[in-house]
Amino acid sequence: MNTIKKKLTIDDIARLANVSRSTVSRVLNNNPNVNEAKRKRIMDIIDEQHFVPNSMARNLGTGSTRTIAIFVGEITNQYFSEIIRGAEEVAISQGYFPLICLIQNPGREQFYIEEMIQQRASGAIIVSSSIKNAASIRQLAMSMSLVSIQSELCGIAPLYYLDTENQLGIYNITKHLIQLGHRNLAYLSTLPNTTVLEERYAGFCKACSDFHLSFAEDHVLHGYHKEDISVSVENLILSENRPTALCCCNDFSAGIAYQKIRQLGLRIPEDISLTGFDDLPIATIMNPMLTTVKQPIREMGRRAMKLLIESLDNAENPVSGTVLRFPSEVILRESTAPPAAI
Amino acid sequence: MNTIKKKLTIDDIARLANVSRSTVSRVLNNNPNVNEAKRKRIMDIIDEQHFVPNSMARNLGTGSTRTIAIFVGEITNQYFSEIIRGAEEVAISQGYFPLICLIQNPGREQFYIEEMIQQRASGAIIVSSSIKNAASIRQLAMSMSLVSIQSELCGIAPLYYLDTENQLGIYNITKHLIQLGHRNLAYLSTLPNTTVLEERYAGFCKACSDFHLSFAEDHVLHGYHKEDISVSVENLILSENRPTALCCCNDFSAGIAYQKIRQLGLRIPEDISLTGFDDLPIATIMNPMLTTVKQPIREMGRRAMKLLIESLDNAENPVSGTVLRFPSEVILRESTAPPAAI
DNA sequence: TTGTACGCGTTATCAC
DNA sequence: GTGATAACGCGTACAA
Repeated sequence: MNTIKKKLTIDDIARLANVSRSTVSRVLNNNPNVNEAKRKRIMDIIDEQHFVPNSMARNLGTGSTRTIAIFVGEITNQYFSEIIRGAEEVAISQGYFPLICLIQNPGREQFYIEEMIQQRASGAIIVSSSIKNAASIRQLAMSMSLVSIQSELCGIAPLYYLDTENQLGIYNITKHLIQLGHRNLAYLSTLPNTTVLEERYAGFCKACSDFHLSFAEDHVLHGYHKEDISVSVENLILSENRPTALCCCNDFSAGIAYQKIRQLGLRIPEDISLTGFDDLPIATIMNPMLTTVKQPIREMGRRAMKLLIESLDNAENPVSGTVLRFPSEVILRESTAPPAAI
Repeated sequence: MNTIKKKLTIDDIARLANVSRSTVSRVLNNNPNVNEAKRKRIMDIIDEQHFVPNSMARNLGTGSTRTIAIFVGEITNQYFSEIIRGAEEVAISQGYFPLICLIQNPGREQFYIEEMIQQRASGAIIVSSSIKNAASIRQLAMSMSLVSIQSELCGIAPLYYLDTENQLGIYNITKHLIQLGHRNLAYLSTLPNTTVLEERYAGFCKACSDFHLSFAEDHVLHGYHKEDISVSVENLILSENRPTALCCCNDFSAGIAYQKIRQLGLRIPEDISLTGFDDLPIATIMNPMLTTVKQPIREMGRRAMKLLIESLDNAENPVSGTVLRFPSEVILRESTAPPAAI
């Protein structure tokens, strides 16, 4: 019961069925050139013996792994797990196998990149706040097709780059705050300062500028780890010139700000309005529920995988660098309100 | 730049270095029996040509993949992603490669099980609210070593079964509610009704019994999908005999109850106290923050991987069925309070 | 220290 | 239809 069975090979099955290994192979691969009775007999023996072909040997023979690497950052962050969900679902439906690579630090990044090259993955989807190792990613690009979701690849152009209307999304939600009457705004970003984040910040700046608002320099916050962000927010909240609204670059950092604001005894939105970006499930767990910009995260995961596999299956080499923009949409909820009367 | 390089083989390197492929193989595997000058020369050529050995061929030869399957349910649920984090970290540090299998439905379950057998994974960690396909899991058990985290395997005994003090945890948190003065309790469980959930429910029952409390039969809720749970909670809240406290079998369902309670305009904990189990990150995002039972989720992921790899590396066949219990601990936060005076 | 020859389990290419 | 036989890319006894 508990003993691990010795592995059978295709030759064992051939012997039991009194045929050559070629015939068994044909049955295994649904090749029509096999006598029906023989096929049935062989299939029965395969089932009976619980024979399972060795995919390594198979891949070695065919020269293809039908394997897709999915590089993601922190998996406990729902942004990444949503993308995985979307990408995985498409991969499987197309007969590809997803290899999930957790690159929460530069060491892992390099490890998984090398590993995927060794394993001869057919392609890779990369979604990470930042890729650190230029040499590694360059080698990855030489080994397989790449698709990026909101990620910079150290200057390497992927086959496709998927992103959303970052600037417009933040512009609109900032406008919403301004139209509620807020005049003293602050902006919370994370590090490193990628293109995606720059676009969002630009949206904030443009909205302020369009409505003739200025903001203090120390009202623009940055942080990488939860702790840094937390401290920045605390300093902001306790400062003389406390803003009446805080616009965050994503829901993750908005969640951290939310906790800190609560901890300091302030009310959202009465004392300060708060906004995010992503529309993760936690946005509706928060109380008040978070006003945020929704982007089709899972759909981007699906599309990334779909485009990658299409290019793989068509064996054509499309020109790298196609950019796809997905729409973003402001979702009004409870965390924003007019500022308290002064 | 965008062209995928044709793959080099160990023979190409051997030719370029004027040595046999065995020597290159030795260099690749850090075999000391190689002339230093020659080693250096070969390494240079390897770097220069960006040669990367093919791990499929390597595994085929050695007969070992050093690969561990991690079967998990819904990856967007932080319970599962925390376990993955812990397990992944240990796997990599021990030179094993984690293959993450998302078994959100019976079809995927069977697919991934067959796939892992084909890929000749060295072992598997299973963490799922339920395994459906008995035949598949049985075959998996015949193909590799299994470790289970809070999961039933259709009667198959894994090498190790890791779990927490389910009954004691719920007993203690129920006791907490009773000692706050609650006399009208309800319990929210999910489906399917696994051993883990039975133990938790038993803890609830025992606490009630020890304190001479009875509860109405319709105060015990069940649900599988978010929608079912939501409806059950709504019915409970709107019923004549509304409880003053709701004890949930995990944080996930507590989160759903929390949203529904808010939506119905009730206050937590003033109108109803709420408790969970797991202590996921969302427990502190909720407002009020959730009183819950903490279990060492990530640590269980680490231990599961550690035990599995130890048994694999030692090549001994330990007796299956060892059970490890981890402690659980009540974390008092804001979602529980004495019931409102009648 | 180095090279030769074979095996790993499968697919593909031939003949028959 | 079917069956030998040669790849696929590497590790590894074994011999030198």
